[in-house]
Order: sequence, then structure tokens, then C-alpha cells
Amino acid sequence: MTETRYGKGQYIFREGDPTEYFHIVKEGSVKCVKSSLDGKECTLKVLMPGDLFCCDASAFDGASHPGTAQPMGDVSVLRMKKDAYFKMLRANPDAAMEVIRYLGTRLNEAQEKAKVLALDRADQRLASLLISLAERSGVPEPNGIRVSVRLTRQDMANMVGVTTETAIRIMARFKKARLVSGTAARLVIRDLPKLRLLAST
Amino acid sequence: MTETRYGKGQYIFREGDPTEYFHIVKEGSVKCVKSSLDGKECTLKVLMPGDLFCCDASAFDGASHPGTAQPMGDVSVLRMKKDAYFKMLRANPDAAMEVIRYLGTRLNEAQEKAKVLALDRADQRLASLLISLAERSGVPEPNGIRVSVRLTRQDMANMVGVTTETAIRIMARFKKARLVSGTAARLVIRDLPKLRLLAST
DNA sequence: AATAAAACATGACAATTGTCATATTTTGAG
DNA sequence: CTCAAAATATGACAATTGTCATGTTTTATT
Repeated sequence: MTETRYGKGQYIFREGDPTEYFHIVKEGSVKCVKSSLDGKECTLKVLMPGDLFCCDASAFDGASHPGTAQPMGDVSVLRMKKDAYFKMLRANPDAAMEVIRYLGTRLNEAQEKAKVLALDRADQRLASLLISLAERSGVPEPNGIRVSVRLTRQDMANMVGVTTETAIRIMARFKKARLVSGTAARLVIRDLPKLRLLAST
Repeated sequence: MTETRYGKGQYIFREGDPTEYFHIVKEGSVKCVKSSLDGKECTLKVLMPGDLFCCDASAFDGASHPGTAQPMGDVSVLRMKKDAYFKMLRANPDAAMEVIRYLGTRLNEAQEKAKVLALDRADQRLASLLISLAERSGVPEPNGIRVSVRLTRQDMANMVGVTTETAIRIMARFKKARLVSGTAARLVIRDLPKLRLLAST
């Protein structure tokens, strides 16, 4: 289990690279991105400390990475050769069960995300994103919940499958309605209950 | 491990039900469905024989089912109390590794689906669906690949996040362009290469 | 502090997809 | 075989979202 650091402009691995390591986020956050042939990008998930990645199918059959892992700012990642990882899981039922549980959670998340993408409007999808950001990386503050992950409007757009312009317009509406305030460097969720209402309306 | 049969109009379990069993499809196919508060439905996946379900996180922490499992026609399902399932996995590293591999594959699938929903137009999403149907349940025929799962236009619409009318219109265009023929009872993929081209254009 | 780059913002217009209404055809149960 | 229900089909129109163009503000680097 070795520790590796990555910084701005680097990649941990890219879509199509051969899978060699199993990873865990130690510090910072990591973006999982997939892109289509015409250059459009989609951010599947922002991984936080403790999250496993590349623990999945690609590691088994020698397939290549299904997506790109990109550090958001400076990150520190633990990694282990995939053979050692599998050996460890085989020898350690507790670890294996933990990975099963983790993958199950991730699968549920991914399916919930697919549902939102399939059924909801752009503003509802953004509201859902803001809610989960508040829950997963929110820091309570006097007038709301600050999102500790730094996400630009473009990042948010990529996470919910809309254009940057649409994300900007909707966030402007949210700001006017006092649901949120600030931008990437200091995004604050000001009215979580109303966002929840909007997400399911 | 007991076998249970289900027929039309029944449910194997419904969204919100407590999780008691781990399941495997033995015969027939099973729809995994999630619905939103306003009655819209989204079909996450059609499970085929050999597929595991409810093998995921919900089974761990006593959470309820995140979606509904609905038989498509007559199906036969094997099931096992979740406690016995976990005990079995703990005692059997090969089985546990197999479940990890399976969940990883499903997670990749779900993320690929999220990407398609986030980035592609309705016609591209339908083309992607037809491609995966051809691959996963296709039966070669003189003039194409017959899809052995019976899916109405509404089913397809629910699988790619569009309205039934949109699915009907796009399938009509595909039919005119000789990419497909027939409806639910006898859907045939006639030009897989062109569908692949369309899906990535 | 200066400056280039990135992010944010907004308008005008186009394209896509949804909604609602209404037929027609197909399927399945009795 | 008959008949009701479900599925398919199509038109007119509305709503949503994307595209492109352009300008301002913020951020980061020297």
C-alpha cells in the first residue's frame, strides 16, 4: 500500500488506460469523469477521503479503465497492485464483505443518479446535486451549509448533464430565490428544505 | 436456496419494502424499476437468468429496497435469506469474489448508463438501448437479430428516460431507415452497424 | 499589483422533447 | 371468435434546454 500525491493538471489514470492498481482516496477529492467521442464530458462522482476506486470489474479481467480519475486540487491516494488487492480480499473475509457493501452502496447511488437524469428537469437535477453536496461535504455555518468541495458552474453542469450556460442560469435563479449563495470558492446552501421540495416537484 | 415463481401482475418486491432475501434470476426476465413521487417510472435494468439482485447495500444495514422488482411474464427466481447469504459469502471466498466482480460490472454498467442519459440525445439513447438488447438477448435470424425480451415502446421509453410518444416517433424513424422492424412481440435489429454509428454521432 | 486566463453572466434564437388530443391497430382474455 | 384493453401512431403546440455570441467579473500567476 503506497501513498501517491497528485496535483493540478495531472491525472491519476485516464479512460482507456490499463488497470494496474486498486485505489483509496486519502486526502482531497477526486473527480470520476467519462467523455463521449465528441468531447462532451460527464462527471460521474466526486470521491472523498475513504472512497475506494478502481475496485471494480475493470480490475478483474484485464479490461481498461472505464473512466478518468482526476485530482481536484492536491490529493493523496493510497494504492495497491491489483493482484495483491485480490489476494488480500481472498484472505480477509471482513475486507471482502466491506468491499461488497461499498460496491452495493455505489451501485445504488449510480442507479439513483440514473433515475434523476432520466426523469427530472435540469433545475431538479441541480437541486438534487446541491442537496447531496450539502449532505456529503457540507460544513455548517451561521447562515447555511458551506460546500467544502470547490465546484465551478461548469463542474456542476457536468455532474447533472446540462450545459454550463443552463447551470449558470439555474444557479442564478436559485441565488435570487435565496436558496444558495456564492460560487465555486465559497458555495453556501441557504435553504435546504426548499431545495428538497424543488427536487421532488 | 428456495425457488419461487412469479407471474403477470405480481411483484417480487416493491420499492420501500424491507429487504429480507437475496435473489438470483433462474428463468425469465425481471424489470428493476424506480418511480418518482409524481408517478413517472424509470426502468433501471432488465435482469436475465443468472443475474443477482438485491445483493447490494440495502441488504446490509436493514435499509429498504431502493427499487421495485417486477416479473416480465412468468419468471422463476432463487432466493436465500440475507443472513444465510452473508454467512455463505464469509465462508466462501470464491463466492465473495464472484459477487465483487458482479457488482463491479453492474456499477460500470450503471455509470455508463448515467453517461448516456447525461450526454446523449433521445435517438442516441434509444440506439444504445437497441445495441445492448441485441448484445444481451439477441437471437440471430436470417434478416437481423431478434430481441428475445418482449419490450413495448413504453418499456423502451422508461429505459432511456423519454416519453412514450418520443420513443414511438423515434422507433418509427428507425423503422423507416430499416434499422429495426417489428414491435414488442417481435422486435428485430436489422442494421446494428448503423445503430452503433448513430449512438456515437 | 498587473495581467492573462478562467469563470460567470445574459440575450437572441434554434433544436429537442414533452404535452395533450385523438385515431388506429394489435394483443390477450373469456 | 369477440371484444375490451393495451399498444402504436400522428398532429399541433408548448416548454425546456442547447447554441452561439458577447461582455463582465473573479481568480491565479508572474
